Order: sequence, then structure tokens, then C-alpha cells
Amino acid sequence: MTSVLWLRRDLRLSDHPALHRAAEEGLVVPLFVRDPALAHAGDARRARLEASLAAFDDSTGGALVVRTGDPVDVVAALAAEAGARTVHVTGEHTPYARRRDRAVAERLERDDVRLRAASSPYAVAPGSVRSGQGTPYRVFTPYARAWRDAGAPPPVPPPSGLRWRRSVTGEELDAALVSRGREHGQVGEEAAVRRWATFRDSALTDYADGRDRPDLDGTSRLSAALRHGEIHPRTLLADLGPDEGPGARAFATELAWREFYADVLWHTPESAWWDLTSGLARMEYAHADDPAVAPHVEAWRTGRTGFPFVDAGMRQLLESGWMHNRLRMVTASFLVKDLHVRWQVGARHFLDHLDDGDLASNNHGWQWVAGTGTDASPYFRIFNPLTQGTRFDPSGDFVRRWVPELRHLPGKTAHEPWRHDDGYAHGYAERIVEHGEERRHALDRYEAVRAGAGPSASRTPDSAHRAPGGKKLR
DNA sequence: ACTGGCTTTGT
DNA sequence: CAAAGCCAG
Repeated sequence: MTSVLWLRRDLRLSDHPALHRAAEEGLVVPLFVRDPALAHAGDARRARLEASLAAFDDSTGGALVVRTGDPVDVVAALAAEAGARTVHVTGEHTPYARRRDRAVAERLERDDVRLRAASSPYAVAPGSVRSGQGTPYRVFTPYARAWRDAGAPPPVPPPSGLRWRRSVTGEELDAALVSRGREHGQVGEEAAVRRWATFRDSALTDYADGRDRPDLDGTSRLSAALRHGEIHPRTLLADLGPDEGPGARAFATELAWREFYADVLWHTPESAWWDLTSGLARMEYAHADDPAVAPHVEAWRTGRTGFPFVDAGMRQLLESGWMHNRLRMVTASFLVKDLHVRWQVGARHFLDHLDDGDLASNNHGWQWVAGTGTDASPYFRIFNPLTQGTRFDPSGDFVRRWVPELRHLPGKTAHEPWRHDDGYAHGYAERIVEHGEERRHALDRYEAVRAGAGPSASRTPDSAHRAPGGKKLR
């Protein structure tokens, strides 16, 4: 009997419950559907996905079937072609994925084919960790405690006697896109496993502090692999073992953040693009396409704000498809609190360029910065780009790596070109705003909202930042 | 009803 | 050392 394994964010062979089930049934046709509804992704992200697909295809000896179209039609057609009675998937939890999977399951049912979901991209399935009252958690720390207590199931052993069916045809991968996707680094399950081993045996010990240093290689760099499911968090947690030091604990906590935000999004799908809390519903923002504001937003996007740490982060994103988490916070704070632009504008930009772009983590991270998310009170938490830069990039190495116009400034002086006669000698941008002034503006705006806080009226974001495809959510 | 506590900070 | 309110038990 042949079954279909419809792959989405699970491009691996190890610790793969859905693959395990499929293998037990007999021959397996691995399918990936290019969904036009998700085609808005930026070039960098499309390239990373293509490379990931190529790596998976290699690992199956060329069995992967890639097709383009509405999954409702494509999956049903392939199941019929292959004579499969079951389509196996790893569960998905974003708002779009849930709608899509319901529609696919209904369509398959007409042909008497089952869509069978196993597991999820998370160690603990979104929606399954509840407070004592049975309600979802809204604060990270209690969630993380309960998540830890829940415990991740052990990794699934590799399926025995796995056989791919090769008689089904699909589309060729785009070779140019694949090689572009590989430019940003190693791609695929084998590379992810290697990277994890390297990280675990070196940077993990100092991870609690090292993870905050963008000038050092202190992070796991596994975010894109996790996003594509090239490695599963279950595997990582099991590999950390029980005798964890501070580094291992900190790493598990970072995984818990990923799971927490997936859980929050599962319970409130509309929070993908709308404020999670209504407290700042009446907040006034600058309009990103206002002629007075647009050049500032463009400067932010391209890394020309005149604030070295901010610009280094924004250029790291554009050039490498990844941004260190410290910089994600600093650059997000700059857009929301120095330029007074709503978080959705920044979240959209990040999703377009991040190889690891994950709706839950990304958008709830932005909401955390904006003060609309799960954290109760960050309105006074406004990052100072210079303080952050000198604290977390004390040598200035990170700034010089990504901002060539500042390479002539030694040490930490790269953070303050305005204090040097030749600071702007190589074309670096002047500061587009005065931070102290904008900080006060932001605090005033928050103060005004709190003073006049009533029941929230509308929570409609700018139409330009609606969900992909302009569809109404829910 | 009560209360300890809340990732990531600023000056 | 100040900052606001509310979550979670």
C-alpha cells in the first residue's frame, strides 16, 4: 500500500512521527506543494526553501515530488495518482495552515482518503499546555514552568524498512534558486545535525551570556533549520540531557519562547496581525507611507538611519537572511519608538527577509517590543541604540562587519561616528532623528493613551499589512 | 480576595 | 532605583 507524506515544515528523516507512520504502511511518496497563497515571500526566503527542498530530495535519493497549486487540488490529485488511502502530515498551527488543512481534509474525504496528522513542529503541541484553571497562559514564565513539567516526548526512532516510491513525477527544482539559498550557509538535515553538535560541544556552555553577543558566534544558528523542520526541538531537548548547566537551561528557555508564541497564536489566531491586547488600541502612529515618514522607514529598511548598531543589524538581515536576536529587539524598538511606526510594518519586512521567518515568533516578538503583546508593561522600555551597541558589541566588530563606511573607526568608536572628525569620511549617513527627543515623544504617546484609556474601539491595522493575500483573517 | 512576581531597560 | 498593571496560583 502506498501513502503520501505531504511535507511542510518537516523536511527531515529523523525524529519524524508522520514519516514513521507512513513507512509502516508501505511505499511512501514524499510531496511538497508550492502554494501560490504563500508566494509573497521575499527572494531570500524562497531561495532558502528551495535549497532545503533540494537537500531533502538528495536524502531520499531523488524521490521528492514537487508540484505547484492549491493544496486542496494538488494533494487530492496526487493521492489519486498514487492510489493512496492516507496522506500523512505533521500538524500545523498557524491560522492559514489550519484553514488549509481543514479544506484539504474535506476534499480528501470525498475520495475516501484520510488526512492523518501526527505531532507538530514543537516539542509540546500548541494549545496543550494549560494553567490550573484550564486557560491558556498569557505570561511567559508560568508557561515555561508548565511546559517544562509537561515534558517533551522522546524522539521517534528512524523507521525500519523505509521505501520511497519513485514512479510519480513532479517539477524540477530551480537550480539557480537552490545555489542562492545555499549562499547563506549550510542547508538541510545533515547540516543541521552537524551544526547542533558543534554548538552543543562549544558555545552551549557560555550560551547564557554568549547568546546576547552579536559580535561573537554565540548562538545556535539553528533558527532556519527549525523553521523548515530540518531538525526537531524534541531531538535538541533530548540531546541536552538531564544534567543541564546554565547554558543548556538558557537554550531550553529559548526553545520555550518559540513554543510559547506558537501557543499564543494557536489560541488567538487574529493576533498574527492585530494587537493581542487592546490596551494600546488608541495609540497614534506615524503612517509609514506618509511623505514625511516614508524616507525614514526606507532608511530603517536599508540600514541608513545613522545609528551604527541599528544599521548593522538591518544590513545583516538584508545581506544574510538572518539577524541576531539582540538586533531584532534593538531595530524593532527603533522603528516603533523612534520612528513611531506600527509594529506590523516591521514584522512584514522581517518576514520577507528572514530565512527563519516564523509567523508566531516574529510577530509576537514585535508585539512584545510594541507593548501590545504578552508582556504587561514595556511601554517605558525604549532601547537606546548607543547603549545597546556599546554593551553588546563592545569591540565594534559587529558594526564594522556590516557597515563598511565605518571600518576606519577603531574599537568601540565605530558606535559614535559623530564624535570623530573623519566619522563621515566614507559616506556614512547622518542620524535621521534625535533619539532622546523621539524617546520622549514615544513616552508621551503612551501616556496619552493611558490617560484616555477607555474600551477599545477598532483594532484595524493599515490595510497594507493585512495577512498574505489580503484575505480577511479567521 | 490576596499577593508575589513579571527576559531582554533607562538614567 | 523607577516604571503600571495584571497574571497565576
